[in-house]
Amino acid sequence: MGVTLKEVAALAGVSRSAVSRTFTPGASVSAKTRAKVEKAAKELGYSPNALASSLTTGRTKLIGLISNNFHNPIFLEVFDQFTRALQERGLRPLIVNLTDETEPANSVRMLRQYSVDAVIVASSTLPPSFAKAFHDAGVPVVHTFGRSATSPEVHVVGIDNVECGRMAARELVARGYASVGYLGGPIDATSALDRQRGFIEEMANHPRIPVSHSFAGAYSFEAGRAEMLRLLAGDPAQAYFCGDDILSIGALSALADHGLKPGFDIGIIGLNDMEMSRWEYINLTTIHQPIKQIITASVDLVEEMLKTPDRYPEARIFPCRVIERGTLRPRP
Amino acid sequence: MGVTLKEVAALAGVSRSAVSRTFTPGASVSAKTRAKVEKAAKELGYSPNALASSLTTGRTKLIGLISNNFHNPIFLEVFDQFTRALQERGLRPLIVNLTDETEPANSVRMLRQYSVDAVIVASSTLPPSFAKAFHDAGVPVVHTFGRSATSPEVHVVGIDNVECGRMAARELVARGYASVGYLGGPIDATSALDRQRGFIEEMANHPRIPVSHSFAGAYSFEAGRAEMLRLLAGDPAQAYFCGDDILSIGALSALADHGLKPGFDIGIIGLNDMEMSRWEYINLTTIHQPIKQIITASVDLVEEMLKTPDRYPEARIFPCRVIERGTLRPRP
DNA sequence: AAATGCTTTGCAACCGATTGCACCATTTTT
DNA sequence: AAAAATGGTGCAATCGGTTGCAAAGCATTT
Repeated sequence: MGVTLKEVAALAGVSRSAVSRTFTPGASVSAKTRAKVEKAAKELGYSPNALASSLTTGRTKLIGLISNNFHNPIFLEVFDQFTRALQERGLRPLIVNLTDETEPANSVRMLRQYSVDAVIVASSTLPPSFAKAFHDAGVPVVHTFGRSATSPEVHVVGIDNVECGRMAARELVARGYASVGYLGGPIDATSALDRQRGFIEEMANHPRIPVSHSFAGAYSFEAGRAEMLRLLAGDPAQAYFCGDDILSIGALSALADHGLKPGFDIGIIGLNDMEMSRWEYINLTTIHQPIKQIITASVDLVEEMLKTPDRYPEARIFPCRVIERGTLRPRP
Repeated sequence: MGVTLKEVAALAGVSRSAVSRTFTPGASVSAKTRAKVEKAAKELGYSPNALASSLTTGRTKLIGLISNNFHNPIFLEVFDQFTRALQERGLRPLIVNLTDETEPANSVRMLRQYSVDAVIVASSTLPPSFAKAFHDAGVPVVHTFGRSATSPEVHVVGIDNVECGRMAARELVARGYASVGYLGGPIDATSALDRQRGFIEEMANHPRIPVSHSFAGAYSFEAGRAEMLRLLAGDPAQAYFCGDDILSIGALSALADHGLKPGFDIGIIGLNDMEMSRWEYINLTTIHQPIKQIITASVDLVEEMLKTPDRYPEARIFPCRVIERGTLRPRP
């Protein structure tokens, strides 16, 4: 079906090596043969088979992109950025959609079958051990949105979730709320736990303000809504830090059910600052996570690992900041 | 780095052929050698190199998945479904994010370099010629969300956009709106044009009702909002058929700016029925597009083309239906 | 004119698998 | 018991490239 190197060599009247070298940057070919080869190649519509060459070079330029968050709208932005950043650098994303399974073995085997050059684990809910499994199998790996503290063995890019928890707490305190709550993501997600920890730590400085905690079943609209409905059925706090914008939006929907006005009756602050949070309907006060920088840094790291496979692991942590919108009462 | 067939053969004390056959379903191996090979393979942690085998078999099980709609939330559902459906069948999605370019040449070349077995073009805005370019290059292709009528040369899966236009028109007429408008997607998108055509055709049966038309710059929130703001600055119709839920939501946001209540002051009907349209904030009356069925059918077609490459092209069209929510006034 | 060095080129082995063919060992048939 | 059919195995060629090595080409130096 495809045109092969051999056919080009025959038409150009040179050896196969010459053709190969013409398409290998930095190889030694004279201008004359290069011209002959290029002419023949164009004539036949030849383009080299990346997979065949990977056999000898050991490089496929395929990058495994693993995620399990296909229900959080933020991931549309994440995929957009990742696929662009990778293809700008001549790399190709091979997507793995982890639905329920958290056992890395299958993914590791599959991605090794396709000889991916590296793997990006893009998830704030998978445990560090998941990313580490790739490392142990000899596959370079970057854990994007991963936990920084406890993952010394793989590269991590993301934010300081503990600090975000503190930041949210400070913000709620500054607005004068007399009772606050944390509504986090799934209880087994490191991000949910770290954000909680920071929240608790900071609130410890204000012992007069009661603090409550709960966890939604997933980072999803429905889970956020369900959890907030449950809270409203009891004795809710005056303001909540929701561990993710999508949880916040679910929570806002629950408030609406009860005729409560966010910002007036109950305060909500989210985390992510996704596109939808800006929409007038929603107008969510939230902590901005610099997605673009995180993803660029992740792909940078991937590229560097391709050069230096046993690079010393490192964490790249980006600061977040509060985006003021309409779901918290103004500072006094 | 990886364990190879040769090493397994050596350890098991058999030929390389024997190992290969053990991992090839349907090949002839005795139970005894199979056992020896499997033992050795497990011991070494061997799994076959899919890319190397693709050299001789001509099959990579890689499927190119091309899209340019990374800003429409519906595509999160689309990607989720596609990646799952493909991996359930042992196929691997290789994503191409078409940002601005609509020239297929680059994508064709790139995907041929990776010897994808087939390509799925998932877009309602790319022209039929885009998908056809793959067909012409000898790459099996399915155009999901493509235009059925004018694409006899490639497989198309989707909905009847003209009929959806009619359906929307009938719905608005049935509610007794005295003036109606179409707010479509980009004017060069076949889906936007087809939906408009159906809308016009149906409204021709009701000459007393004035009909207006306009097109947003993209299938995006911002474009829908901007276009509706423009319309509101003039003399708006009583109800609009928006060519996509995300446009509808943008339009709803524009209504909110003007203090207009959807369903009361101005009617809106969308198309897609994406997850967000169900949210209480939004509660959008819309035409349901059966995404899941469309994607399953697309992947089915891909699989069938792998068996029969020069399969006669076919269109698989799924019916849509109106989902009643809160943005149209009730039927009298 | 011969010696030297550098660049260019082709040969041939190799990457990790698959597969047609021939051969061998069984088992079945006569 | 011999012949035929069957199933299993290994050899070696092949897929589409890359690359170390040695030979060839060419220009420069002495």
